[in-house]
Amino acid sequence: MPTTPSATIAWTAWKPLANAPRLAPTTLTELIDGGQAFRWRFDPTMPEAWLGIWDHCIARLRLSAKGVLEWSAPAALAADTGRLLFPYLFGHDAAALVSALPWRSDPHLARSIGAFPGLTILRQPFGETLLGFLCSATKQIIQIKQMVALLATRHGSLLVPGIHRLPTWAELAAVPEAELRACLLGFRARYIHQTAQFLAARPDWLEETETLPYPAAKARLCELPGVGEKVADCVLLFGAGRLEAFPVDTWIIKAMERRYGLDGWTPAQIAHFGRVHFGAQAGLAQQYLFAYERAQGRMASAG
DNA sequence: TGACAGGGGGTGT
DNA sequence: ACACCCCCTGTC
Repeated sequence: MPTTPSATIAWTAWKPLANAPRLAPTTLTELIDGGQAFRWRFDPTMPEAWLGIWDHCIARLRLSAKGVLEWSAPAALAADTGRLLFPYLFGHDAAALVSALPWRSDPHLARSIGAFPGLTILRQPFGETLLGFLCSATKQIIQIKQMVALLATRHGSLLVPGIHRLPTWAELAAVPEAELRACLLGFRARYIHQTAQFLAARPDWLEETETLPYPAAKARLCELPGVGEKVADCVLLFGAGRLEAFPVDTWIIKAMERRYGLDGWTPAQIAHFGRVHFGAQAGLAQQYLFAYERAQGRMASAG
């Protein structure tokens, strides 16, 4: 049996994450492994702990018996990881943002929030959020995670023994499409290859896009091959802190049909309804509805 | 055990 | 509307 990577790493001692809200295990799972990010998994050496990678950071997370969120990092990365972990997880204050959502007059929203108290929107790096969601078309989370893991292992630089970061867009520009295809990307390989070429020719394009107002940023992202409205909204919501972005995927379409009576509406119409009904934090509302609908789906399929 | 449909958090034509 | 890729899952 091969040595699991995390076993050979010198980890810092577990300590509470300062100022972190108390979270139920279901909320923590939904936050880091519910479709916003694709690089969190249970640590193979520690089944009760999550292991996640973003940017050049690596962290393990676990909840104490009392619900306190604790973290640990490879000693070599502990300084940066410790500084960046809180803004990554809790850069958006869910308690404050939720109070601005119309749950008082929307029973289904209230029910969804009540099922995942404390759930918020991650603040992920822009470029790697784009990469993750270019992989996402017609794929389930588990398959997206597999593609992203292969991209990291084969084309991303080594952070600590056995753990690679995601490749940068500059690094991806040097990877032949056939090698991307070998990372189980299917037709997404061409999108990622072409996007990498596009970005390589425009060094400041991504950075500029991230700073534009939401409508302009979304329009720019939609210029990229493989990026339509849904992917652009996910990138802006999870990777640029634009809480007005309201991604409409098949789960949200189902939810809005079932819970809000929007049968027959197009995705664009549903997105418009979402922004009008939920307001400036529509993206956060979307995340609660999404989590609730998926949980209902799991319960239904479990019998 | 092994083959075989069916479908998957979308985009582009 | 339908093709695009192809892995995964559930079936037989």
